[in-house]
Amino acid sequence: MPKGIPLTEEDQHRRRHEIFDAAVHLFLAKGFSETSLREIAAAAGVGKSTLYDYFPTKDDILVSMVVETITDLTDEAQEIVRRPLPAFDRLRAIMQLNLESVLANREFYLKLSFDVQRLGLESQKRIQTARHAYQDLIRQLIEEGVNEGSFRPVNSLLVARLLLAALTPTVFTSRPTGTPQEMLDEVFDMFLKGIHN
Amino acid sequence: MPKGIPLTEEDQHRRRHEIFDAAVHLFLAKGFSETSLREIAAAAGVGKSTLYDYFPTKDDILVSMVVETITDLTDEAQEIVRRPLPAFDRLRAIMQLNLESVLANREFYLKLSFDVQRLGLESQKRIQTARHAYQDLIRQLIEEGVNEGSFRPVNSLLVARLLLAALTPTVFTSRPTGTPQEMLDEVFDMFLKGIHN
DNA sequence: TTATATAGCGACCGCTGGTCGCTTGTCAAG
DNA sequence: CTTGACAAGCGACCAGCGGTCGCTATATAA
Repeated sequence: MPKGIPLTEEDQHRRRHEIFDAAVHLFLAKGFSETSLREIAAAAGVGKSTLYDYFPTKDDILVSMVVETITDLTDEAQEIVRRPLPAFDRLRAIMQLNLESVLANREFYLKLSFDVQRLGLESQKRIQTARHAYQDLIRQLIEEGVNEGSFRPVNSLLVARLLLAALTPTVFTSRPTGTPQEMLDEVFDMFLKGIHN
Repeated sequence: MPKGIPLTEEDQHRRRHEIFDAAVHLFLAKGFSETSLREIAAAAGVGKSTLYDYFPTKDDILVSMVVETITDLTDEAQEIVRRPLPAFDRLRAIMQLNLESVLANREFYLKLSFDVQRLGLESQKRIQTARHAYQDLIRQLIEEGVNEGSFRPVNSLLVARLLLAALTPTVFTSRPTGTPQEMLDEVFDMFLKGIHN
Protein backbone atom coordinates (compact mmCIF):
# COMPACT_ATOMS: atom_id res chain seq x y z
CA MET A 1 0.00 0.00 0.00
CA PRO A 2 1.62 3.18 -1.13
CA LYS A 3 1.64 5.84 1.48
CA GLY A 4 2.66 9.44 1.47
CA ILE A 5 3.64 9.47 5.09
CA PRO A 6 7.19 8.38 5.87
CA LEU A 7 7.50 5.19 7.88
CA THR A 8 8.75 5.61 11.40
CA GLU A 9 12.11 4.02 12.01
CA GLU A 10 10.36 1.33 14.00
CA ASP A 11 7.98 0.62 11.13
CA GLN A 12 10.93 0.32 8.82
CA HIS A 13 12.57 -2.17 11.14
CA ARG A 14 9.39 -4.18 11.43
CA ARG A 15 8.94 -4.25 7.67
CA ARG A 16 12.53 -5.24 7.21
CA HIS A 17 12.10 -8.04 9.66
CA GLU A 18 8.99 -9.32 7.93
CA ILE A 19 10.89 -9.58 4.70
CA PHE A 20 13.88 -11.04 6.52
CA ASP A 21 11.80 -13.74 8.18
CA ALA A 22 10.07 -14.69 4.97
CA ALA A 23 13.43 -14.94 3.24
CA VAL A 24 15.06 -16.98 6.00
CA HIS A 25 12.11 -19.35 6.03
CA LEU A 26 12.40 -19.93 2.30
CA PHE A 27 16.20 -20.19 2.36
CA LEU A 28 16.05 -22.88 5.01
CA ALA A 29 13.27 -24.75 3.29
CA LYS A 30 14.60 -24.64 -0.27
CA GLY A 31 18.15 -23.36 -0.20
CA PHE A 32 19.56 -19.99 -1.14
CA SER A 33 19.99 -20.12 -4.87
CA GLU A 34 16.79 -22.11 -5.26
CA THR A 35 14.82 -19.27 -3.71
CA SER A 36 13.99 -16.43 -6.06
CA LEU A 37 13.38 -12.82 -5.12
CA ARG A 38 9.91 -13.17 -6.58
CA GLU A 39 9.13 -15.92 -4.09
CA ILE A 40 10.50 -13.89 -1.19
CA ALA A 41 8.44 -10.90 -2.24
CA ALA A 42 5.30 -13.01 -2.54
CA ALA A 43 5.88 -14.67 0.83
CA ALA A 44 6.49 -11.32 2.50
CA GLY A 45 3.42 -9.89 0.80
CA VAL A 46 5.25 -7.09 -0.97
CA GLY A 47 6.24 -6.28 -4.52
CA LYS A 48 9.52 -7.52 -5.84
CA SER A 49 11.27 -4.21 -6.05
CA THR A 50 10.14 -3.24 -2.56
CA LEU A 51 12.69 -5.75 -1.35
CA TYR A 52 15.34 -3.41 -2.63
CA ASP A 53 14.09 -0.65 -0.38
CA TYR A 54 15.14 -2.79 2.58
CA PHE A 55 18.02 -4.92 1.33
CA PRO A 56 20.53 -3.79 -1.28
CA THR A 57 20.90 -7.27 -2.79
CA LYS A 58 19.73 -10.81 -2.31
CA ASP A 59 23.15 -11.69 -0.92
CA ASP A 60 22.71 -9.10 1.76
CA ILE A 61 19.77 -10.97 3.23
CA LEU A 62 21.95 -14.03 3.59
CA VAL A 63 24.76 -12.02 5.14
CA SER A 64 22.41 -10.58 7.75
CA MET A 65 21.21 -14.06 8.54
CA VAL A 66 24.68 -15.51 8.94
CA VAL A 67 25.97 -12.65 11.05
CA GLU A 68 22.94 -12.89 13.29
CA THR A 69 23.46 -16.62 13.79
CA ILE A 70 27.13 -16.24 14.64
CA THR A 71 26.50 -13.28 16.90
CA ASP A 72 23.86 -15.16 18.86
CA LEU A 73 26.23 -18.07 19.32
CA THR A 74 29.01 -15.72 20.40
CA ASP A 75 26.79 -14.13 23.02
CA GLU A 76 25.90 -17.47 24.53
CA ALA A 77 29.53 -18.56 24.47
CA GLN A 78 30.53 -15.31 26.12
CA GLU A 79 28.26 -16.21 29.00
CA ILE A 80 30.01 -19.54 29.39
CA VAL A 81 33.43 -17.94 29.29
CA ARG A 82 32.51 -15.82 32.29
CA ARG A 83 31.68 -18.79 34.47
CA PRO A 84 34.08 -19.43 37.34
CA LEU A 85 35.29 -22.79 36.09
CA PRO A 86 38.56 -24.24 34.86
CA ALA A 87 39.33 -23.45 31.22
CA PHE A 88 38.95 -27.08 30.36
CA ASP A 89 35.35 -27.27 31.55
CA ARG A 90 34.44 -24.03 29.86
CA LEU A 91 35.98 -25.16 26.59
CA ARG A 92 34.01 -28.35 26.86
CA ALA A 93 30.81 -26.43 27.53
CA ILE A 94 31.36 -24.16 24.55
CA MET A 95 31.93 -27.09 22.24
CA GLN A 96 28.74 -28.62 23.60
CA LEU A 97 26.92 -25.35 22.98
CA ASN A 98 28.35 -25.20 19.50
CA LEU A 99 27.19 -28.73 18.79
CA GLU A 100 23.71 -27.88 19.95
CA SER A 101 23.68 -24.74 17.86
CA VAL A 102 24.84 -26.68 14.83
CA LEU A 103 22.16 -29.30 15.38
CA ALA A 104 19.48 -26.68 16.01
CA ASN A 105 20.51 -24.89 12.82
CA ARG A 106 20.95 -28.11 10.95
CA GLU A 107 19.22 -26.84 7.82
CA PHE A 108 21.31 -23.73 7.87
CA TYR A 109 24.60 -25.59 7.96
CA LEU A 110 23.53 -28.13 5.40
CA LYS A 111 21.91 -25.80 2.95
CA LEU A 112 23.40 -22.34 3.37
CA SER A 113 26.90 -22.43 4.80
CA PHE A 114 28.34 -23.09 1.38
CA ASP A 115 26.49 -20.28 -0.30
CA VAL A 116 28.21 -17.97 2.12
CA GLN A 117 31.57 -18.74 0.56
CA ARG A 118 30.70 -17.23 -2.76
CA LEU A 119 29.46 -13.89 -1.57
CA GLY A 120 31.25 -10.71 -2.53
CA LEU A 121 34.30 -9.38 -0.74
CA GLU A 122 32.42 -6.86 1.37
CA SER A 123 29.93 -9.48 2.53
CA GLN A 124 32.76 -11.83 3.38
CA LYS A 125 34.35 -9.21 5.54
CA ARG A 126 31.21 -8.61 7.55
CA ILE A 127 30.89 -12.32 8.19
CA GLN A 128 34.57 -12.67 8.92
CA THR A 129 34.38 -10.03 11.61
CA ALA A 130 31.61 -11.93 13.36
CA ARG A 131 33.42 -15.22 13.01
CA HIS A 132 36.70 -13.84 14.27
CA ALA A 133 34.98 -12.57 17.39
CA TYR A 134 33.80 -16.09 18.07
CA GLN A 135 37.18 -17.62 17.29
CA ASP A 136 38.88 -15.15 19.59
CA LEU A 137 36.65 -16.14 22.46
CA ILE A 138 37.84 -19.70 22.18
CA ARG A 139 41.39 -18.67 21.52
CA GLN A 140 41.42 -16.62 24.67
CA LEU A 141 40.00 -19.54 26.61
CA ILE A 142 42.75 -21.81 25.36
CA GLU A 143 45.34 -19.24 26.33
CA GLU A 144 43.86 -19.15 29.81
CA GLY A 145 44.20 -22.92 29.91
CA VAL A 146 47.80 -22.67 28.85
CA ASN A 147 48.48 -20.10 31.54
CA GLU A 148 46.67 -22.24 34.09
CA GLY A 149 49.02 -25.01 33.04
CA SER A 150 46.23 -27.39 32.08
CA PHE A 151 47.01 -27.16 28.37
CA ARG A 152 50.30 -27.55 26.59
CA PRO A 153 51.67 -24.29 25.17
CA VAL A 154 49.93 -24.65 21.83
CA ASN A 155 49.19 -22.12 19.13
CA SER A 156 45.90 -20.95 20.56
CA LEU A 157 44.44 -19.42 17.41
CA LEU A 158 45.30 -22.42 15.29
CA VAL A 159 43.77 -24.78 17.83
CA ALA A 160 40.65 -22.65 18.09
CA ARG A 161 40.22 -22.76 14.34
CA LEU A 162 40.90 -26.49 14.30
CA LEU A 163 38.26 -27.14 16.91
CA LEU A 164 35.66 -25.14 15.04
CA ALA A 165 36.64 -26.48 11.65
CA ALA A 166 36.35 -30.02 12.98
CA LEU A 167 32.85 -29.79 14.32
CA THR A 168 30.61 -29.23 11.33
CA PRO A 169 32.16 -31.72 8.90
CA THR A 170 32.31 -34.21 11.73
CA VAL A 171 28.66 -34.00 12.55
CA PHE A 172 27.38 -33.64 8.99
CA THR A 173 29.01 -36.53 7.28
CA SER A 174 27.73 -39.19 4.96
CA ARG A 175 29.50 -41.75 7.13
CA PRO A 176 28.78 -40.98 10.77
CA THR A 177 30.54 -43.11 13.34
CA GLY A 178 27.88 -42.56 15.99
CA THR A 179 25.43 -39.98 17.24
CA PRO A 180 26.54 -36.36 16.95
CA GLN A 181 27.06 -36.30 20.70
CA GLU A 182 29.26 -39.38 20.59
CA MET A 183 31.26 -37.94 17.73
CA LEU A 184 31.77 -34.68 19.58
CA ASP A 185 32.99 -36.59 22.62
CA GLU A 186 35.46 -38.50 20.50
CA VAL A 187 36.63 -35.37 18.75
CA PHE A 188 37.13 -33.58 22.02
CA ASP A 189 38.98 -36.55 23.44
CA MET A 190 41.17 -36.59 20.34
CA PHE A 191 42.03 -32.94 20.69
CA LEU A 192 42.94 -33.40 24.31
CA LYS A 193 45.01 -36.52 24.18
CA GLY A 194 46.00 -36.92 20.55
CA ILE A 195 46.26 -40.24 18.80
CA HIS A 196 49.81 -41.05 19.74
CA ASN A 197 50.55 -43.70 22.28
CA MET B 1 32.46 -28.69 -38.94
CA PRO B 2 29.57 -30.98 -39.48
CA LYS B 3 30.59 -34.35 -40.69
CA GLY B 4 28.70 -37.37 -41.86
CA ILE B 5 31.37 -39.77 -40.71
CA PRO B 6 31.14 -40.91 -37.09
CA LEU B 7 34.04 -39.86 -34.88
CA THR B 8 36.28 -42.62 -33.72
CA GLU B 9 36.14 -43.23 -30.02
CA GLU B 10 39.58 -41.67 -29.74
CA ASP B 11 38.41 -38.56 -31.58
CA GLN B 12 35.48 -38.29 -29.21
CA HIS B 13 37.78 -38.51 -26.24
CA ARG B 14 40.06 -35.87 -27.67
CA ARG B 15 37.15 -33.55 -28.38
CA ARG B 16 35.80 -34.12 -24.93
CA HIS B 17 39.15 -33.29 -23.45
CA GLU B 18 39.46 -30.08 -25.44
CA ILE B 19 36.15 -28.92 -24.06
CA PHE B 20 37.08 -30.14 -20.60
CA ASP B 21 40.39 -28.28 -20.62
CA ALA B 22 38.81 -25.08 -21.83
CA ALA B 23 36.18 -25.35 -19.11
CA VAL B 24 38.66 -26.12 -16.33
CA HIS B 25 40.81 -23.21 -17.41
CA LEU B 26 37.89 -20.83 -17.25
CA PHE B 27 36.56 -22.28 -13.99
CA LEU B 28 39.91 -21.76 -12.29
CA ALA B 29 40.34 -18.30 -13.71
CA LYS B 30 36.87 -16.94 -13.07
CA GLY B 31 35.01 -19.36 -10.85
CA PHE B 32 32.32 -21.86 -11.71
CA SER B 33 29.12 -19.88 -11.67
CA GLU B 34 30.85 -16.89 -13.22
CA THR B 35 31.71 -18.98 -16.26
CA SER B 36 28.92 -19.38 -18.80
CA LEU B 37 28.44 -22.22 -21.22
CA ARG B 38 28.70 -19.70 -24.02
CA GLU B 39 32.20 -18.79 -22.87
CA ILE B 40 33.22 -22.42 -22.58
CA ALA B 41 31.92 -23.10 -26.05
CA ALA B 42 33.74 -20.09 -27.47
CA ALA B 43 36.99 -21.02 -25.72
CA ALA B 44 36.75 -24.60 -26.94
CA GLY B 45 35.95 -23.41 -30.44
CA VAL B 46 32.60 -25.19 -30.71
CA GLY B 47 28.96 -24.22 -30.71
CA LYS B 48 27.12 -24.00 -27.43
CA SER B 49 24.93 -27.01 -27.89
CA THR B 50 27.85 -29.14 -29.02
CA LEU B 51 28.91 -29.09 -25.38
CA TYR B 52 25.87 -31.17 -24.65
CA ASP B 53 27.07 -33.87 -27.01
CA TYR B 54 29.99 -34.41 -24.63
CA PHE B 55 28.72 -33.40 -21.19
CA PRO B 56 25.12 -33.81 -20.05
CA THR B 57 25.17 -30.63 -17.95
CA LYS B 58 27.48 -27.85 -16.86
CA ASP B 59 27.63 -29.42 -13.41
CA ASP B 60 28.92 -32.60 -14.95
CA ILE B 61 32.07 -30.86 -16.16
CA LEU B 62 32.79 -29.78 -12.59
CA VAL B 63 32.10 -33.27 -11.27
CA SER B 64 34.56 -34.77 -13.73
CA MET B 65 37.14 -32.24 -12.67
CA VAL B 66 36.69 -32.91 -8.96
CA VAL B 67 36.68 -36.67 -9.31
CA GLU B 68 39.82 -36.51 -11.42
CA THR B 69 41.60 -34.38 -8.82
CA ILE B 70 40.67 -36.66 -5.94
CA THR B 71 41.51 -39.78 -7.91
CA ASP B 72 44.96 -38.45 -8.80
CA LEU B 73 45.61 -37.66 -5.15
CA THR B 74 44.39 -41.09 -4.10
CA ASP B 75 46.73 -42.79 -6.57
CA GLU B 76 49.73 -40.91 -5.22
CA ALA B 77 48.69 -41.64 -1.64
CA GLN B 78 48.27 -45.29 -2.50
CA GLU B 79 51.90 -45.36 -3.55
CA ILE B 80 52.93 -43.96 -0.18
CA VAL B 81 50.80 -46.49 1.69
CA ARG B 82 52.71 -49.30 0.03
CA ARG B 83 56.10 -48.10 1.27
CA PRO B 84 57.75 -50.31 3.90
CA LEU B 85 57.64 -47.72 6.66
CA PRO B 86 55.94 -47.36 10.04
CA ALA B 87 52.34 -46.16 9.85
CA PHE B 88 53.34 -42.96 11.52
CA ASP B 89 55.81 -41.98 8.80
CA ARG B 90 53.43 -42.93 6.04
CA LEU B 91 50.62 -40.90 7.60
CA ARG B 92 52.97 -37.97 7.84
CA ALA B 93 53.98 -38.36 4.20
CA ILE B 94 50.39 -38.51 3.06
CA MET B 95 49.51 -35.35 4.95
CA GLN B 96 52.52 -33.71 3.35
CA LEU B 97 51.36 -34.90 -0.06
CA ASN B 98 47.90 -33.62 0.67
CA LEU B 99 49.25 -30.24 1.66
CA GLU B 100 51.23 -30.03 -1.54
CA SER B 101 48.22 -31.04 -3.58
CA VAL B 102 46.11 -28.44 -1.84
CA LEU B 103 48.71 -25.76 -2.48
CA ALA B 104 49.20 -26.84 -6.09
CA ASN B 105 45.44 -26.73 -6.61
CA ARG B 106 45.08 -23.53 -4.64
CA GLU B 107 42.71 -21.94 -7.12
CA PHE B 108 40.58 -25.02 -7.17
CA TYR B 109 40.14 -25.16 -3.42
CA LEU B 110 39.56 -21.44 -3.10
CA LYS B 111 37.20 -21.03 -6.01
CA LEU B 112 35.52 -24.33 -6.74
CA SER B 113 35.33 -26.55 -3.69
CA PHE B 114 32.24 -24.72 -2.48
CA ASP B 115 30.44 -25.01 -5.78
CA VAL B 116 30.76 -28.73 -5.39
CA GLN B 117 28.48 -28.68 -2.37
CA ARG B 118 25.48 -27.53 -4.29
CA LEU B 119 25.55 -30.06 -7.05
CA GLY B 120 22.72 -32.51 -7.49
CA LEU B 121 22.41 -35.75 -5.56
CA GLU B 122 23.80 -37.93 -8.31
CA SER B 123 26.84 -35.69 -8.74
CA GLN B 124 27.41 -35.69 -5.01
CA LYS B 125 27.42 -39.46 -4.98
CA ARG B 126 30.06 -39.71 -7.68
CA ILE B 127 32.29 -37.33 -5.76
CA GLN B 128 31.54 -39.06 -2.47
CA THR B 129 32.69 -42.36 -3.87
CA ALA B 130 36.02 -40.86 -4.86
CA ARG B 131 36.41 -39.10 -1.55
CA HIS B 132 35.54 -42.17 0.47
CA ALA B 133 38.22 -44.12 -1.34
CA TYR B 134 40.75 -41.53 -0.24
CA GLN B 135 39.41 -41.43 3.32
CA ASP B 136 39.56 -45.19 3.53
CA LEU B 137 43.20 -45.18 2.56
CA ILE B 138 44.00 -43.04 5.56
CA ARG B 139 41.61 -44.88 7.80
CA GLN B 140 43.30 -48.14 6.97
CA LEU B 141 46.69 -46.59 7.68
CA ILE B 142 45.52 -45.45 11.09
CA GLU B 143 44.20 -48.90 11.83
CA GLU B 144 47.58 -50.33 10.93
CA GLY B 145 49.11 -47.87 13.37
CA VAL B 146 46.71 -48.97 16.06
CA ASN B 147 47.55 -52.59 15.42
CA GLU B 148 51.26 -51.78 15.45
CA GLY B 149 50.65 -50.22 18.84
CA SER B 150 51.95 -46.81 17.81
CA PHE B 151 48.53 -45.20 17.92
CA ARG B 152 45.93 -45.28 20.66
CA PRO B 153 42.83 -47.35 19.77
CA VAL B 154 40.96 -44.45 18.21
CA ASN B 155 38.00 -44.37 15.88
CA SER B 156 39.98 -44.63 12.67
CA LEU B 157 37.35 -43.29 10.29
CA LEU B 158 36.57 -40.33 12.48
CA VAL B 159 40.23 -39.46 12.84
CA ALA B 160 40.79 -39.82 9.11
CA ARG B 161 37.94 -37.41 8.46
CA LEU B 162 39.20 -35.03 11.10
CA LEU B 163 42.65 -34.95 9.59
CA LEU B 164 41.33 -34.21 6.14
CA ALA B 165 38.74 -31.73 7.37
CA ALA B 166 41.42 -29.87 9.28
CA LEU B 167 43.81 -29.33 6.42
CA THR B 168 42.03 -27.08 3.98
CA PRO B 169 40.48 -24.61 6.42
CA THR B 170 43.78 -24.50 8.25
CA VAL B 171 45.81 -23.59 5.23
CA PHE B 172 43.27 -21.28 3.62
CA THR B 173 42.43 -18.96 6.42
CA SER B 174 42.19 -15.22 6.68
CA ARG B 175 44.34 -15.41 9.80
CA PRO B 176 47.27 -17.72 9.11
CA THR B 177 49.55 -18.41 12.03
CA GLY B 178 52.52 -19.20 9.85
CA THR B 179 53.42 -20.71 6.50
CA PRO B 180 51.21 -23.56 5.30
CA GLN B 181 54.06 -25.95 6.08
CA GLU B 182 54.40 -24.65 9.61
CA MET B 183 50.66 -24.88 10.15
CA LEU B 184 50.59 -28.44 8.87
CA ASP B 185 53.38 -29.34 11.27
CA GLU B 186 51.49 -27.83 14.16
CA VAL B 187 48.27 -29.53 13.14
CA PHE B 188 49.98 -32.87 12.87
CA ASP B 189 51.65 -32.37 16.22
CA MET B 190 48.27 -31.50 17.73
CA PHE B 191 46.68 -34.62 16.35
CA LEU B 192 49.44 -36.73 17.73
CA LYS B 193 49.85 -35.35 21.20
CA GLY B 194 46.65 -33.42 21.88
CA ILE B 195 46.55 -30.20 23.80
CA HIS B 196 46.25 -31.66 27.25
CA ASN B 197 49.13 -31.55 29.65
C1' DT C 1 20.86 -41.28 -57.02
C1' DT C 2 18.69 -41.83 -52.92
C1' DA C 3 18.14 -42.86 -47.98
C1' DT C 4 20.09 -42.75 -43.65
C1' DA C 5 22.84 -41.50 -39.95
C1' DT C 6 26.12 -38.23 -37.70
C1' DA C 7 28.09 -33.88 -35.93
C1' DG C 8 27.26 -29.43 -35.14
C1' DC C 9 24.87 -25.41 -34.54
C1' DG C 10 22.25 -21.08 -33.05
C1' DA C 11 17.57 -19.47 -32.34
C1' DC C 12 14.69 -20.13 -28.71
C1' DC C 13 12.62 -21.15 -23.87
C1' DG C 14 11.68 -20.15 -19.11
C1' DC C 15 13.95 -18.41 -15.58
C1' DT C 16 17.12 -15.41 -12.76
C1' DG C 17 18.74 -11.00 -10.01
C1' DG C 18 18.42 -6.36 -10.56
C1' DT C 19 16.62 -1.46 -12.55
C1' DC C 20 13.48 2.18 -13.73
C1' DG C 21 9.78 5.06 -14.25
C1' DC C 22 5.14 5.22 -13.03
C1' DT C 23 1.26 5.34 -9.64
C1' DT C 24 -0.68 6.21 -5.24
C1' DG C 25 -1.22 8.60 -1.12
C1' DT C 26 -0.10 12.19 2.36
C1' DC C 27 1.61 16.39 4.28
C1' DA C 28 3.13 21.36 4.01
C1' DA C 29 3.01 25.71 1.91
C1' DG C 30 0.55 29.26 -0.45
C1' DC D 1 -8.90 24.44 -0.94
C1' DT D 2 -5.25 23.80 -4.18
C1' DT D 3 -0.93 22.55 -5.43
C1' DG D 4 3.74 20.82 -5.19
C1' DA D 5 6.99 17.87 -3.19
C1' DC D 6 8.03 13.62 -1.68
C1' DA D 7 7.61 8.95 0.42
C1' DA D 8 6.51 4.19 -0.60
C1' DG D 9 5.48 0.61 -3.52
C1' DC D 10 5.13 -1.72 -7.62
C1' DG D 11 5.49 -4.55 -11.99
C1' DA D 12 7.12 -4.23 -16.71
C1' DC D 13 11.44 -4.63 -18.37
C1' DC D 14 16.55 -5.87 -19.05
C1' DA D 15 20.54 -8.73 -19.95
C1' DG D 16 22.15 -12.97 -19.03
C1' DC D 17 21.74 -17.73 -17.55
C1' DG D 18 21.49 -23.18 -18.38
C1' DG D 19 19.32 -26.11 -21.28
C1' DT D 20 16.40 -27.79 -25.66
C1' DC D 21 15.17 -28.50 -30.35
C1' DG D 22 14.88 -28.72 -35.03
C1' DC D 23 17.54 -27.58 -38.83
C1' DT D 24 21.88 -27.90 -41.94
C1' DA D 25 25.80 -29.99 -43.85
C1' DT D 26 28.27 -33.98 -44.73
C1' DA D 27 29.55 -38.67 -45.50
C1' DT D 28 28.54 -43.47 -46.10
C1' DA D 29 25.49 -47.44 -47.71
C1' DA D 30 22.19 -49.26 -50.79
